[in-house]
Amino acid sequence: MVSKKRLDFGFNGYQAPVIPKAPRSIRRRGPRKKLVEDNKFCAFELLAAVAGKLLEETESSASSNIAEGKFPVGICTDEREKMQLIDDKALKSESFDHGSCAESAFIPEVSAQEHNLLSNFKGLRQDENDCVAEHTSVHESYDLQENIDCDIKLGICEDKNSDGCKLGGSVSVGDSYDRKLESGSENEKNQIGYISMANVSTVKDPIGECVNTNVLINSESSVQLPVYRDSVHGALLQKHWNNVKLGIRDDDENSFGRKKTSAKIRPFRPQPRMGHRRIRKTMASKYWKAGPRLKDCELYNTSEGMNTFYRYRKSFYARERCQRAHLKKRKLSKHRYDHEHSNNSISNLPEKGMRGDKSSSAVILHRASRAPAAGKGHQKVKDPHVKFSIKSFKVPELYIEVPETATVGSLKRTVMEAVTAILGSGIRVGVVFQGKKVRDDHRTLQQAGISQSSNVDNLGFTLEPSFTHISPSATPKKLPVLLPCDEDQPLPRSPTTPMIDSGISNASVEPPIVTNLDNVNNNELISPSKTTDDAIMDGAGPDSKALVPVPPMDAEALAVVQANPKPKRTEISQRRTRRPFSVAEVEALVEAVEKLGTGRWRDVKMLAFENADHRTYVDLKDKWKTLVHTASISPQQRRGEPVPHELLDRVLSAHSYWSQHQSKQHGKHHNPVVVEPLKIEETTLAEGA
DNA sequence: TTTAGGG
DNA sequence: CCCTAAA
Repeated sequence: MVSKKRLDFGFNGYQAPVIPKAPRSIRRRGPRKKLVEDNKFCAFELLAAVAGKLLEETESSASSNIAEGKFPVGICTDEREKMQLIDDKALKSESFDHGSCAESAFIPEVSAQEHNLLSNFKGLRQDENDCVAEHTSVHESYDLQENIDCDIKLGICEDKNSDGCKLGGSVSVGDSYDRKLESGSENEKNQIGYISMANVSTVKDPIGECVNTNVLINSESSVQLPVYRDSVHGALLQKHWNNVKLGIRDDDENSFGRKKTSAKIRPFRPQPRMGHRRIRKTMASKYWKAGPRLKDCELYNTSEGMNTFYRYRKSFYARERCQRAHLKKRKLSKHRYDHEHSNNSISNLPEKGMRGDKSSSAVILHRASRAPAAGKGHQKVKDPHVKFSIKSFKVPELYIEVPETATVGSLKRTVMEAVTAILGSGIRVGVVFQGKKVRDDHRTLQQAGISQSSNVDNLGFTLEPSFTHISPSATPKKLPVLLPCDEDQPLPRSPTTPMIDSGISNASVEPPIVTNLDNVNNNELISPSKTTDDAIMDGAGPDSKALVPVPPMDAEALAVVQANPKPKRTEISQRRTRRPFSVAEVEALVEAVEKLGTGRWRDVKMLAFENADHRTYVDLKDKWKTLVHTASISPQQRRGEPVPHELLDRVLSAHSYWSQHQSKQHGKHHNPVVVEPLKIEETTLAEGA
């Protein structure tokens, strides 16, 4: 009683950091894997985008080559390969889902769409078809890329023959039909382009349907919820955020009194396949080993940084569960999840700066300075350049709701989550010129009337969330071979997995990444440049490599790359976040054990940790185990938060005492509960080792 | 579900 | 902390 009270008090003050304590039962469920995969998918996009951008910069000079259709096939093929990876994943996850979730509804639909799409492109070469089709499946990346690229490209390519801007070195729909164009008429080209786009949107639909009710969807024309969004969007958004709120509430340790209810929620997910266990274990171990090295990380445990992340993630879980439960809109969840991850990953990219801006800091783009590339800068040199100085981005309005009793900290986190959610879900940049949104990405700045002379103040950029990521499922065909089972293949990828899973890498932007990389490499894992995923990183075809040296970024990007695509079957199974026992907890534990003895952890838990949902009786048992050990070693060998001698002494005493006075059921005498509790005073610290 | 232990 | 065999 006493102990409990005391403990409670302590805990309240402690305000346990919010870390998802995802119950194993939930965590363990397989589906997560899928999410991760998608996550990878997303990461691809992002990476591709970033890489593309880089390429572009480097490539601006070489862009002419691209324009000339220099590596059509190359690109296509390359891209196809990449896509296949994605597709593969997609397939896997799809089928996976099929298994247990009755949400496969879209699949057929999507397939159909796909067919249409393909049929529309009959005229094109097969490989082109593939390209296009695949692109479709990942159209989001285009969007993303476009947003990033157009900015620059438009200016650069302005005077190019093709009215469409080449999108960096990365493959894109544009490439597909642009090439076509080259051998066809302008008209034809446009048509193709049109078709392409149409299909893209068509394909999107399925998902849209799925997601719509929940989240704000971007249907190309309706997306901008930012400042310019309409009420409808607002509603959607709001809804979305409500979810967020729910998630938070649902998870989080702040709600100690909550009991395990939330933890009981069972996601509708397929059971993990055999073999995961093993894998997971392995990964866990590795991760664990890496753990100590993540000192910096540890700090986050109690700091906002880490917590935010976890919390964020958790909220996603929650939302996900919620959505699934109520809407079974798996797609959405998945995407969200992906986004979340990709977001985290991407945050490690050099582009960080840009991302940061989203949160409304100031950014400055000097297109002019980057446009002209060394050497063959032909006509570009003459192009007037427009300089943009983006002081800040307009951030989409966020609807946040928290109880009055929420702490400021939690409010911050909530906001953070909201922001992160948007960022993570894929941000799109919107251009608003003279109060109007400029949608046509293919228009040149000139055409849009944006010039240095024009009042720059009339130009604005907005950040638009795009929850539209198309589901990989949209692309059927492709390597259907390695279906689901593939997930059980631990082999090469496992090593990286832990990192990803650990969430640590994602959690904190800096140290972890580096660490991860090291670890990964040490694990002889990937040599960055070899990763299949790297291919994607390389962006467009073969040349890209040559074009893009990018040293620092590589490292970072790499980290990301590995973190995502690699572990196809990554199981999100996260190891519970480490939560060192505080002295107060130790004290409570000691007191409880003194009273109840060892072997009755369940009771100990109920007595002293009733409200600490994150402490299971197993945890307590383990802790006691370590405490006993700690107490028996020299203080110099101890690590972590030092436990007062007094407590350690009591630990030894209690341990010793209960060793003799079996407290266990079958124990000799008395009824368990009545066994006289250890009297600290009487049993001296005699036997201390 | 709990215990008890090994990893 | 995780994982499990047993109970």
